[in-house]
Amino acid sequence: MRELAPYLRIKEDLLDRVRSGTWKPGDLIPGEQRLAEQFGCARATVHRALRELAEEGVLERRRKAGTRVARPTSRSVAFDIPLVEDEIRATGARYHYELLEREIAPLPPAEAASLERATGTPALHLRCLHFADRRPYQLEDRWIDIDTVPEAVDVDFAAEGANGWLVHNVPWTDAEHSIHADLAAGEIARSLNLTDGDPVLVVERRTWNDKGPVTTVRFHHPGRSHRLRTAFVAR
Amino acid sequence: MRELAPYLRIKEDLLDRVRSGTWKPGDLIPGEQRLAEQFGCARATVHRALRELAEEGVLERRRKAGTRVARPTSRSVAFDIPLVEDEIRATGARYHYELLEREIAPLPPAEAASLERATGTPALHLRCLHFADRRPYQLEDRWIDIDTVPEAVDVDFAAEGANGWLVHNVPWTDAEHSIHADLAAGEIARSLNLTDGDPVLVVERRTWNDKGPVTTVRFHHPGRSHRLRTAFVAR
DNA sequence: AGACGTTTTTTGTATAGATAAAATGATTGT
DNA sequence: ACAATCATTTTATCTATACAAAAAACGTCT
Repeated sequence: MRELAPYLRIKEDLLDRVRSGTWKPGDLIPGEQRLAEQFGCARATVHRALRELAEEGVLERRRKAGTRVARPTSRSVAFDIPLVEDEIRATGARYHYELLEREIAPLPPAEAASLERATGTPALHLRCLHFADRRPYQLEDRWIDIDTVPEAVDVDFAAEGANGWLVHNVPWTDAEHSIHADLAAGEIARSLNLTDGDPVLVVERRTWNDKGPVTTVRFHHPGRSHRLRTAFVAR
Repeated sequence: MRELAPYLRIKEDLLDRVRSGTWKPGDLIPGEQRLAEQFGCARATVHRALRELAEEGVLERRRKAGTRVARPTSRSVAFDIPLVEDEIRATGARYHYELLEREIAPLPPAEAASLERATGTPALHLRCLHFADRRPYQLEDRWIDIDTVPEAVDVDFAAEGANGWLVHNVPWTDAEHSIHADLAAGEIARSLNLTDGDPVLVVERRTWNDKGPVTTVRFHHPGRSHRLRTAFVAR
């Protein structure tokens, strides 16, 4: 495309009319046929522009009822939660990883619930520490379901981190995240080089496969220094 | 569609081949022409399925080089950050809002930087407290740019919250979010009914318009009780 | 070997025409 | 007044064909 594909120019044009308030939320806008005539293009071209704007939440379309400007409502916000090593290297810092513990152990109640297994079911338990330029960056406490991922038992996670290994070898189809703030205490504080009572940002994640639950992890970050940032905004 | 549109069935079919490992990350998959013959449909139909899968991050496409299965990497995770009132009412709790302070004041350095204005530029400053069933749920500290949003000066935010008013009256086109953990102290602690040293989850947001910076906000949540959860996973 | 066009393949988009599905609004029957 | 039925409008998708753009592959010349 020398400049911009027609359907993209049309998208921009329509979006401008919404943004500028020419078309207000709730307004009915002309049909595809009519717009195609106005833009001097095929209906399919207008259709694509309208369809994408609807997917992006700018418009609402219903057969027979036509296309309306969507009423603005809350939008979802997407955060990138990349591999720690990539995240750290992206800042220019040197990445370094340490495996603190690796055991097959019975699932504690909370983790069992998270993986939807009975408490006490054996699972692979890993505790790792990720460093940026020798300073502790993230503490990882992970349980891997050895029923869904039996291969994991044969991997010693001394070299590659569990996260990287899982991402590359056991792609998940579904995930659930939860974020909250807590206070550092005991071993978590010591590992992260914090004192008891310092704030920590806790990210919890559990993932599934078509085969079953894959893993449940808790990431701890030093609270004040670490920030999760948005990549972009959707919906 | 009585059952499922052909392009959707094709999408499913292709996705299954990726998920099942028939096609592995990095593999070159057949071209559009070939797939169209195999599926017995037009190239455009296959094209749409492939295009959408590429948008979703499952495939990678390049002209002349063909289509490959994407190497799994981190995906972005989308959090819904809805209006507090909706969020609270969704849990079944009674929502209640209190305006603590409303003033036109000179921008402090941090907020000025965030809005890309000079320190000391007058702006509308609001401090509000949101309650769920009479318990403090969120403390909101907001600065609104009165150059971009002059109408805001005439609104007393006694009834409707600033967030709701802005969402409904000043749609933004771009936003940036940041999340971190901190410790409650002083007035923040008192407002949220916490003691100094309790953990708080801090969400910062700044939004823009085509006209300029709209607002910068800091939301404080009681740390241990509040959780941000994923709505869905994308890319 | 290496630099530089040229060819060719593959995806990307546009078009016109056709048919399907959904939902509204009107009509009909009770 | 109400329910069921039907026609009509509007979006949704598919097809076949054409051309454009990107990038790899090839070949030529130095």
